[in-house]
Amino acid sequence: MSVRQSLLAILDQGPCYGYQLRTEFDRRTGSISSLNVGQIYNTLDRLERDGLVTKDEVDAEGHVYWRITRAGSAAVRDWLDAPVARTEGTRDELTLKLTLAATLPGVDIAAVVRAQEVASRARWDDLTARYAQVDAGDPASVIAALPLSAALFAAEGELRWLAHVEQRLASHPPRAMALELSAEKPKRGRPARRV
Amino acid sequence: MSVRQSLLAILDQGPCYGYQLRTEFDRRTGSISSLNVGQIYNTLDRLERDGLVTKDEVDAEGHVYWRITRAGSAAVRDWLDAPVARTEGTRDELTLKLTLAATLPGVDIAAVVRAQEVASRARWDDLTARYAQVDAGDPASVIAALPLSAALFAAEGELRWLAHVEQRLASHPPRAMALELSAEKPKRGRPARRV
DNA sequence: CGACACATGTAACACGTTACATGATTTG
DNA sequence: CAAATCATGTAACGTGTTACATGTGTCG
Repeated sequence: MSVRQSLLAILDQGPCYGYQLRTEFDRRTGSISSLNVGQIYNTLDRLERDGLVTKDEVDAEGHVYWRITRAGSAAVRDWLDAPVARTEGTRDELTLKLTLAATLPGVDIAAVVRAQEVASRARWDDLTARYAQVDAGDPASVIAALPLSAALFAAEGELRWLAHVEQRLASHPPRAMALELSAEKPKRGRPARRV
Repeated sequence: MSVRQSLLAILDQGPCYGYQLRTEFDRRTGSISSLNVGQIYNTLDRLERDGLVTKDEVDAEGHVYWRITRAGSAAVRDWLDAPVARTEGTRDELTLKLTLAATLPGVDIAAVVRAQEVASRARWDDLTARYAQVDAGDPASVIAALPLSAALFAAEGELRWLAHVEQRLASHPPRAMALELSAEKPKRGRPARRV
């Protein structure tokens, strides 16, 4: 959803042609997350399908311009006005992995956590070093480094969480869950109400 | 990728039928992130396509069992052995939104950040309250609450990041970027090399 | 009987991503 | 000329997600 919204927000500044959108996107978000060109045209088609943009004229140089619609502008306003909601069932891979792994017989969950800590720590180190080189006095640099700092703070949170998990699991070692055999359960149909 | 891997990891414990996989998944990861049943059969087909599971026999009650293959077990081992890699171009929605918004003329980026802080703070409060009610002495509860604590630590990181961003942007206010007019750029073809 | 849980499956869709085809234009 | 960039687009695929159809068996 974010690429889509980003392109739309750029188009809200004025009509653009596809390749230009890519340039603008990269320029604004830093080349870190460079978009594949094909995705632009893809996304534009989908935005058009949803009535948020329209295909405009082709200029003398053959550029195919796209223009945002009223509905599109409204969508941008909504996007900017409303905070990003972190949904409950966010299905973060690491969270799911550790939660599940903690229930699996034959898995040394503590080892999994420690291995993750090593990797996350290495990443944190790398991000920290790179972020330290950002010129905090240059507004453009500060903006360009936002994704970097976001990754850094996220890594920090991840490390804190891992330490917390390690501690909790250590003080109260989890018992792995075996598969529930279907023999233990009622065959089919509505089960007896638990008392 | 995480749902897929999770189901595979459960199947590594022994053959299961579709509905059972859902039960096991919910039981192990907490009903927070309850899976839609349809997705199970979907994912199983895809796993079979990739040679990681095979359709097994149907038992007397009509349950269609699935069995993991050698390749599947190997994939599970790899998954558990390797830490989760946070890729660089992670395209987090909030990160992308703020980065982009900071470059858009007509957008009060400070207001956007503040609104997000309010929302994130509210979420943090909620998560904190709920996590406080978890019985840290019960191993099963601790595991079941892992997604909750993960969300909590992530929210904490988000708040820290937002505070950091607010401060940086305040001390060095960003200059919004206008669209680059194509008139200012070379027409088509390879551009002149920048000196 | 009706509601509900158990159980399997299909079909469509969302967004993101990549590979590929095609061609114009300019620089070296 | 060759290579690189500018530029548009198509086609396919990946996972996640949901809606729907269909049926069985049990409990109240």
